[in-house]
Amino acid sequence: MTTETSGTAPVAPLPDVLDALSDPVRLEMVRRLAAEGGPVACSRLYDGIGKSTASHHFKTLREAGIIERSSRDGQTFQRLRVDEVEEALPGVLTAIVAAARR
Amino acid sequence: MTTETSGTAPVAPLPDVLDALSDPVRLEMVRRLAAEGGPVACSRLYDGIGKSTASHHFKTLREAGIIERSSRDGQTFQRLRVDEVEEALPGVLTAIVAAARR
DNA sequence: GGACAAGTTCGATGAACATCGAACTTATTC
DNA sequence: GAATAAGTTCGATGTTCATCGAACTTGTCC
Repeated sequence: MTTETSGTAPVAPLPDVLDALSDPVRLEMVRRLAAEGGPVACSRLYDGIGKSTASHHFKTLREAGIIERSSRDGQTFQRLRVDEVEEALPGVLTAIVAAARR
Repeated sequence: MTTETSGTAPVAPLPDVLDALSDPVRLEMVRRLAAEGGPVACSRLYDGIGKSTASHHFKTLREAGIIERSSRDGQTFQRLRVDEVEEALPGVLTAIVAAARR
């Protein structure tokens, strides 16, 4: 078995979700994840910041229940938890991602 | 003429709007404004914080282009700029307010 | 095993911000 | 005009947080 998914956190309350998405770096990460539609390698989700900073932002998004981490063949992937967030906060993620596209 | 409306600011970029809405105090203000559907007196939009703090939050929301201030008969009112925000960021405010209702 | 690559964790640092109280402004009321 | 009420502005304070570099972990490749 080469795929491992970490334990998932519940989707956080609305203010925490909005706070997680209000940072431009994290919003861009989420935008790219939504555009891809599936798990994406970490390094393809950011530019212009250090690895440690990116890792911090992943953690913030994960603790808000917005993304999920998985490992495969030694690489780390992030996946947008579209269904879970939509169920907890209907329309919110969809509208924000759509607005972020332009 | 007893009604005076201040100059309006354009709706801010998405990250700034989300940041403005990510604070629980401000989110509650916006939720109450949306529930009323029209201008509401300042003092009816918050509880448990001082006047100066509330004024600070109004300023933040105003600078994000989310609300608008008006005066009438010596009282100050705040109004949610639903149409303007919807045009700039379709669906965002609507979904957030709906999610905040529960 | 040694070298390398990819992420995470840890401290430190500097900036942003939520909150308060006090002073000021403006309008109403007696 | 004095007093009151409603908001705003101004400093000050303490906390949170985005960022970095360095050290550590894990897995791959020669």
